[in-house]
Amino acid sequence: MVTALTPKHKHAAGARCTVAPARPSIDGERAAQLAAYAKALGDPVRVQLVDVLAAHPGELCACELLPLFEIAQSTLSHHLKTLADAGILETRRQGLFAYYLVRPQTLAELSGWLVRAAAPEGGVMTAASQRDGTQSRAGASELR
Amino acid sequence: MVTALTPKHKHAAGARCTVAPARPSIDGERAAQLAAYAKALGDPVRVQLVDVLAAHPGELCACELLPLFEIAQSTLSHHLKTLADAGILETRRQGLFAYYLVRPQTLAELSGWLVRAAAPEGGVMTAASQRDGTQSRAGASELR
DNA sequence: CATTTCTATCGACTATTGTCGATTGAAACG
DNA sequence: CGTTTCAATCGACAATAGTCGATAGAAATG
Repeated sequence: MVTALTPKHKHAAGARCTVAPARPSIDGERAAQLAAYAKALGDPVRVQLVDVLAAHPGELCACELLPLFEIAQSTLSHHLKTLADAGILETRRQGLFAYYLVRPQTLAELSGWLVRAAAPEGGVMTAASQRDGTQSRAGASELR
Repeated sequence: MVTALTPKHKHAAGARCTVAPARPSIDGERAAQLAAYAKALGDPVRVQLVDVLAAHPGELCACELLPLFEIAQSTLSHHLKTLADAGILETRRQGLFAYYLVRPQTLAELSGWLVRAAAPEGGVMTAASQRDGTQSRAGASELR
């Protein structure tokens, strides 16, 4: 954990390299949150897990997911836990079976940031890119 | 690197756990691509780097970025390389300075998948969540 | 040409992660 | 109650990733 974000910029006065001074628009805490989401999605198996679960009405049980992948049961369990811990999946236990489902808010939160980051600077704020996901977040102050 | 995705599902016939049979909607290659993007964003410093760069008109040089973080110069260079290797940043060398800028297509590609995954299954395709980022992508063939 | 400045790479170290097999726990079933 | 079945945890291992200091390379500057 580093991320101090105190612009102590002290350039050489001659030879400047960029016009506008850089200023960060999200704080370290929020960056850590987004990074945690992204990290949880940083594995092909987990991407496919989310994809399958998202493509499904409601939920799926782990026993249904296992045969889709050539991985050990313990590995699947681990990946599901990773996703659940990150807040990307929700889990429900019923009898023998463990059901998993996607939490759309989390995905929307990450995609909200991505959409804004991908938007051409100062450009058209579609007002749609504002709506999805972004708003729902806790309360305070990030968006600059 | 597993991901065979051959539904050999052989459930016990009694006691079923889920109604619909699971079927993956993206292939392993695409999953790996998306995971690579996500993995590159799976670090707080890199999230902030992308954020700062995205919030800026055009590009920024590394020397401008360094004072924003409490990390060694070699570490910054490493993070920038990681992002560039993943296709999230583009780099340009001019004289002494190295300039970096965000590649919006890449971010849009990832956010496009996220938006679709976050969309309630079969549900209301807000038409807004479709517009941002998602559509603009290069031309070819990813979108399933 | 010697020096400075910015950037990338190298080498090392530690921490984290992905994977598996084996074990444990819990619930259903006979 | 013993057995089966699904899921989570444990322990181990190899591989990867994040970090730093030191070094090397290149371009500008004096």
